[in-house]
Amino acid sequence: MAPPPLAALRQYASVASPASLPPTVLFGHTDKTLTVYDKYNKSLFHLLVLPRSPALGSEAELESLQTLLKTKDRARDVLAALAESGETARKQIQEEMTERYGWSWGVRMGFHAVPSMLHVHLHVMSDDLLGEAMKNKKHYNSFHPTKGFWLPLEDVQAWLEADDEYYKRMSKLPKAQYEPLLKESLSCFRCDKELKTIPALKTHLQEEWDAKEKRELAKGKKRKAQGAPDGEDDAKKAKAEE
DNA sequence: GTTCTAGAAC
DNA sequence: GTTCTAGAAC
Repeated sequence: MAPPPLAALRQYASVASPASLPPTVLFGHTDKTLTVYDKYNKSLFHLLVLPRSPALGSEAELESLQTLLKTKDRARDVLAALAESGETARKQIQEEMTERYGWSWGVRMGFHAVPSMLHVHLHVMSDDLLGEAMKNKKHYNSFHPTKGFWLPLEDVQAWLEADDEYYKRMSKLPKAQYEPLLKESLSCFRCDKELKTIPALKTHLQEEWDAKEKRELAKGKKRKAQGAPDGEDDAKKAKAEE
């Protein structure tokens, strides 16, 4: 087995002309950010938004969320750029959901407290956790929305502004505190049910999602029957029910 | 981050 | 006997 491609994201983030990247890698880019497909998707839709170097900082400054947070002003700027591109990606994902599935569901944005690849990357992913590459407890717990290993973008932004003390603590994000979370027992992020194995969890998540899809599609039909226009407000309504 | 696989768990 | 996890990767 080849060594892990720890620096793959850094290479993408430092490329001078993103358009030269293969379409299997590149989702989109701006002067400041580059959005790529996560090669091993843990949800049905899973993208990564990277701050470009040198536009938003040196490779060292952008190595991780931890190094980024050492400089408050830079962190604020980089997070804002990631948020903006993340929002663009979210909209595109939700359009694709409607095309492909006939309805759209939540898309969340956040970071891992302890990253395993070089270069800070914002995950933009649909909230189903039904991706092909979701294979073990570590994967699942790292993306569980409330366990603590997953850091929502808006939380990180709020902490940064809250007070200097919190910002100092954040720039450490100690492994010792976060890594044990990955070994905790498996529980459904929707209904809290405990599952003993990964296959059982996956079956359960699929059932929850199938049921949700059925409700959403039924709602869509009802709206249509009432003569209401579909599309625009579907995403908002779906989100409010999450 | 993944793949592979020994042996634990059932 | 089969499923599943979890640690090694020279």
